[in-house]
Amino acid sequence: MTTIGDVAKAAGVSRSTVSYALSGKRTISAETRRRIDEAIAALNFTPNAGARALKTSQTMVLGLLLQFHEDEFAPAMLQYVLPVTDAARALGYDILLMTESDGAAALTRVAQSGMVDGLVLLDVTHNDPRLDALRASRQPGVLIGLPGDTDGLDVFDLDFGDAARTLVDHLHGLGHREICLVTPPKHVFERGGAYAWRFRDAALERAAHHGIHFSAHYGESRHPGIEQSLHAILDGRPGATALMVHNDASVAVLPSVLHRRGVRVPDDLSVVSLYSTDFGRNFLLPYTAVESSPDELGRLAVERLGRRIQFPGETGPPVVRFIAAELIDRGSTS
Amino acid sequence: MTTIGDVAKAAGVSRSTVSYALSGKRTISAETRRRIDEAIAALNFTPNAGARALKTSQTMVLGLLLQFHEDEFAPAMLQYVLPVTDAARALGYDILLMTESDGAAALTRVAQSGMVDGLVLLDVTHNDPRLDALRASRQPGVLIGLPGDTDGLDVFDLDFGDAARTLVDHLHGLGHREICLVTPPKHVFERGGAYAWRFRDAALERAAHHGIHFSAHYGESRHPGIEQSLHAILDGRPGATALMVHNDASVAVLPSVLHRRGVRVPDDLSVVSLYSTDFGRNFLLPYTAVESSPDELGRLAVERLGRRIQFPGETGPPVVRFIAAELIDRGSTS
DNA sequence: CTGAAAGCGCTTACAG
DNA sequence: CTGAAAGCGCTTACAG
Repeated sequence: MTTIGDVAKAAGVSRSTVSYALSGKRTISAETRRRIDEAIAALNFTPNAGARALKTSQTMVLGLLLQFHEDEFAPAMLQYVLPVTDAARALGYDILLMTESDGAAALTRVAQSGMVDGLVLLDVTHNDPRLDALRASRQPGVLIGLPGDTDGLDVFDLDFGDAARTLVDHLHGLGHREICLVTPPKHVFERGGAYAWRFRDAALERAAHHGIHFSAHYGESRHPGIEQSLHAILDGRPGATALMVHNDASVAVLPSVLHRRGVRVPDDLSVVSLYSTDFGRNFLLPYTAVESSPDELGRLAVERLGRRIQFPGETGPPVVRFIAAELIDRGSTS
Repeated sequence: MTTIGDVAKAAGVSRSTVSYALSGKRTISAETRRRIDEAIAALNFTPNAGARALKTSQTMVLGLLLQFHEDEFAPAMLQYVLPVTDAARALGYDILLMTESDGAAALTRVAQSGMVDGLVLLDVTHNDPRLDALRASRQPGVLIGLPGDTDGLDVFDLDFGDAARTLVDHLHGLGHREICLVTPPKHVFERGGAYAWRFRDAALERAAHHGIHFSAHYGESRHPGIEQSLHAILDGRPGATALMVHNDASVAVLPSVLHRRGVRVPDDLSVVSLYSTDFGRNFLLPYTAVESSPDELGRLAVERLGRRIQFPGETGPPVVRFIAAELIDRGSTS
């Protein structure tokens, strides 16, 4: 392994001068700089990240905590990983990926041992057990997803209430008076997936305000329940003229379910949903929907985290920031 | 931050004794051990990973390199990430995730700076530019996916030739004499996705051997080409009694396409494919298929890498290991 | 503009 | 069974 000492020797200068040349933290004469650059190139030198981290107490690594729930639709998760990774690299950080089922333990292990400068939590639930671990760690963290207690935490999430109201208003404006909502599965509510009830409750309230007949039904997320539940919901509400789907697994199979039933969109039924453009592209979804904005959420969260790390005192109090709902009309309503 | 020195002071012993108590590398008296354990618990001490890495030259981190191709079906990638992460944790390693488009540069950066003990490359192509970087790095690496030149590398992959022959034999045994194959998109071939032609060429050869009318067609991976290409293929071969699909995006939409055409499986058409059980579950795929085994591939690759890291001299020459094809009959053929 | 020295938090020969 | 000391590869006050 070539070290800064090898470079110093080859260039005929001290190790500190090489270090300063690398960091640019003091002026170096042109001649010295040339010799150092040559030596670095000749020896193919890269500073050791561990030694640097030990000295500076900065690892330039962020921890990313995923949670894989048995009952969850996996493809929906990857959409957040890529934007987070990209945004981190743009700030000079690498990503340490943790997928252990005991997320709190993973967080504590990695934070305590000083492997990361900050933490990004995905798929946050209402009563997320990782939050106490995060509050106890000396590294800052950001959440993507709203927990019940946001005390002391930076939180980024879609405004699910706004999303629900936007969709209800859209359908109401088109004259719909009986609407069905397919929600996430029951166990998502039970384990504290707050986005599920934030969306549902806001939709219910808005529909009541408009005097719309509105009914919410649990969807499924696992084969073969997904299709069965959709059929049952549609069978049970023959008078509904519009369907709202807030369930990734359900909306992914909806085209095939509707085809099987001979239902044409939007002639026989208007359909609206909530998903990302990328997700829709992967599953060929043609529905008017609120954009779930994983790219923007990931980027905002990481940029905030970067500021917290680099300017600890100056970043201000924790923020809870909601992305406003943006409706993308794909012509699936009438 | 609490250090090993704080623990030593609290326990009234030297730092080296604490270190040995932690590592178990020498015997410690019961009384001393008790005092050390108490101090560690009281101070909530965890050794600093960076300092340990600097001293031992072991980071206990593996780099995982993904590649996201514009034209690729993203959900297929995540299936490999989880098994790799799980297998790594089981061996005590964490995972540094790299998703940069310039994978060779990312590999070199992370390897040269000593951030990882080893590297896992996913989505390897025939002429993968990351391989030279890997060969030049001092850390060992494993590939999931077969490159053109395996010299010096440990490689794990599905036996795509075996898979193709298994499927052709299966259909031939059922009496099929005209078969269509949907391959990955043309650009996958062009960029060197060897699995694409390994599967196709083996299928062609085996079909010829059986005297089967066999035609291979490029599928698509992006909306709306996926469905269109399937329709075109089926329109062009009305005499085909069986369809082989080696294309994640195509097989994901196949149920809906066949429904639209009023084609019943297996009564009107037999269908076979190649995907993982997990993938099939997410997309509700009912087809008889060869299992693509991402779990096993990920686990085998990481375990091999772990041995290379821990027993550099004793692991033997590089291996190229193919997982045999296993047919899972889901009743989509007759 | 540059160098010698201390120190980040560990591990491990060396010595007793 | 335990301790004092050296050293991993850096960065950064301190000094000139």
